[in-house]
Amino acid sequence: MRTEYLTGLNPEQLAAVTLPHASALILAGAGSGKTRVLTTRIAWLIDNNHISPFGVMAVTFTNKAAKEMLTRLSAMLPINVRGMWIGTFHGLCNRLLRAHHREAGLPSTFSILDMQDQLSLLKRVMRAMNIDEERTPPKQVQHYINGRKEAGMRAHECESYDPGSRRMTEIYAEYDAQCNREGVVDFAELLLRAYELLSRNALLREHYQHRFQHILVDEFQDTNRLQYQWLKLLAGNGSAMFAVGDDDQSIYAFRGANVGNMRDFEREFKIQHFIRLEQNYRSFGNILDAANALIEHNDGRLGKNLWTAAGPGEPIRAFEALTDHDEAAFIVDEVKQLHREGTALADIAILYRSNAQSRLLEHQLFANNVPYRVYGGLRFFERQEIKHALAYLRLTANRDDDNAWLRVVNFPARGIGARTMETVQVTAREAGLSLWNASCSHPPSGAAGKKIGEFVKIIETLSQEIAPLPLMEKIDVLLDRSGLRDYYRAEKDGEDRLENLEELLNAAQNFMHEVPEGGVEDFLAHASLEAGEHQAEVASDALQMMTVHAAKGLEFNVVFVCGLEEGLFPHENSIMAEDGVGEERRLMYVAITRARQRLYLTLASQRQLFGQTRYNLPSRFMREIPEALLQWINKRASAAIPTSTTNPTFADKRDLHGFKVGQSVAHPKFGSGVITAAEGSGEDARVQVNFDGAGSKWLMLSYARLAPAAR
DNA sequence: CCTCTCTAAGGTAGC
DNA sequence: CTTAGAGAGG
Repeated sequence: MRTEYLTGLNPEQLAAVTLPHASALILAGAGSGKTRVLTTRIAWLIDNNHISPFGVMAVTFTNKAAKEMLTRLSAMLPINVRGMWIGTFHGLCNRLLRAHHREAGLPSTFSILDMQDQLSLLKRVMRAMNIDEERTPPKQVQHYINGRKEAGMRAHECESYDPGSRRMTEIYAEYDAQCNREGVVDFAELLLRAYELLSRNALLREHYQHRFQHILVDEFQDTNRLQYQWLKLLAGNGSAMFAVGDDDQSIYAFRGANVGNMRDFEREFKIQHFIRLEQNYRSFGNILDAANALIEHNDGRLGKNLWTAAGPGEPIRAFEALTDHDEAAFIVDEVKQLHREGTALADIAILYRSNAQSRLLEHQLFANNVPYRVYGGLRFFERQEIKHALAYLRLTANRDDDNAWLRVVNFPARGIGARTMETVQVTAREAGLSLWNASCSHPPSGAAGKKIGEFVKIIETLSQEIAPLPLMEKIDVLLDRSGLRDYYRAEKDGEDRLENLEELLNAAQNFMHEVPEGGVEDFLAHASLEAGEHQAEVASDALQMMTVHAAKGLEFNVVFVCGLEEGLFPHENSIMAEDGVGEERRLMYVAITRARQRLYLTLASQRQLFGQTRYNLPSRFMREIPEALLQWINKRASAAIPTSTTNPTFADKRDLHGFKVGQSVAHPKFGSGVITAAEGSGEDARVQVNFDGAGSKWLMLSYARLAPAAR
């Protein structure tokens, strides 16, 4: 028996790892060794408790976390971890649905839509239904559909009392019908289908319930309703569920996460084993004290207090700048100083609440020759050229994938215009066929029909030609026969895109290596489920910049949290929302706990946002951190700040004919409204008025007969 | 069919 | 201030 992996665990960690066969809730604070506990628990179950590797299922949210678990596990145990059910919710559901596609009512070749694909399919459905996209924004419908699916509801189960929600439900039904015709599933559908499959099919359900004696869940606070129900179904009555999470780090309510699942779990599973991991191995005491004090301001917590054996460390540095510009200058100065003193840039992170804040910082860093890396932006499999290439592959695998058809039917251009596509779409709709089948059996007449015929020929020849080839060669040939390679070769800025296409071949080869038995569908699913790295590597030692959300799970020696102002952090949109500020506070908690040694909190009293100067108050979160932990270093400010050119009273001095922003007004035609913005002065003065009935309009004050109104 | 211009909107984001 | 997406014109 091997137990060396148990050494070094603290008593709570050890207790969690060696729990008996019963469901347990592990409240794992930031930096408390959560991943280690999870993987060691699995190792211990297999090695000391004689559980088969196939009797364990472990679920994570990100591929990164799943991969990390697999890597650590294979380092601990001499077993082949491939084939174990360790993966993301979506990855495991995909696996389940591939294995039982018939029972789930799906073609074996079903493809997976990402958010973009989902939206474009939805737009098509809405256009076919003649729905006004102004009145019913597709994005909103998409949100509605995903929300319903995550609540476990199909269209016919959705109640609707008014025409608006009835329309939503109708679109939902139509959208699902179209997905079924095309043999495609969106992300939420993967989960819902898998849930329905198990709940309707007793044999299958019992099989998996019996098989997975242990179910381990990472980031439990991030699970949504459907994920929780799915886990509950799989656990049945006999399995032990080991749920690891931190309610204080729940920052994804906006995408459906339900922290309440932790309490429900505790109650519904009659949890006897509730373990808190509060010892932190990451940060110094002052940082943890700040985090603890801040999060105390939230209600309804499960309760937890982080501590460290490492001592208090440095005080938290706080800096209030006059302008966002000065704030950025301060940060860059400090970064340069730290770098001179020997801190690697890669160990320093700048965290911000929203992406819009990165621009100014980048500008300043660039001007000062500080290499940096911004997380976020397009990911590999989301790139246009990659999507095009994969659309060809999709079409060879699943002819009914209309998204794929539409994406490549005229790319590269083959003289098939919007007109022709529309004709085919109408025929397809009327005959209930996919675009591919309509192209084959009911091609348009005349020249358009000939062009469509040529496209059909291209795909058919391509399919035949690549059928016997291994995955990588399939794609290689496809790039030539589709004309994609030639297209990007001819394109003036096509070099990067060509390189990415070659990178796609590498990705395919890696996939073949990792999943030797995998087919085209598996590779396509992989591409949908794992969109890849956010950005190509740049300089080796670069400052890290990202949103606080993106920083979750990461840690850095030095962390700057910037823009600590009311309206920005907490974000103004959150203030009205139910538990909105609570979630922002948790976000701040996550930000603080990223720092190992040194933490900077910065803010600016005035800031350019969307071209307008805004005057913000310091964030309430600054006040919620005990003053004794903060070291204000504003002296630098006076030296760093050039006299500001912005006069706070400037906006009020403009001649706006006596009107001002925020005022209620009345218009003879548009009715009543509120002035939301102004520009120009005197004769040129224009104001933007958000009318109660007529929406937002820009009006010239010298022409519009605008009158002040009482509210 | 492509390119240009205009407008609108701009929180956070994994699979 | 940006940028993405939609509509108009060459």
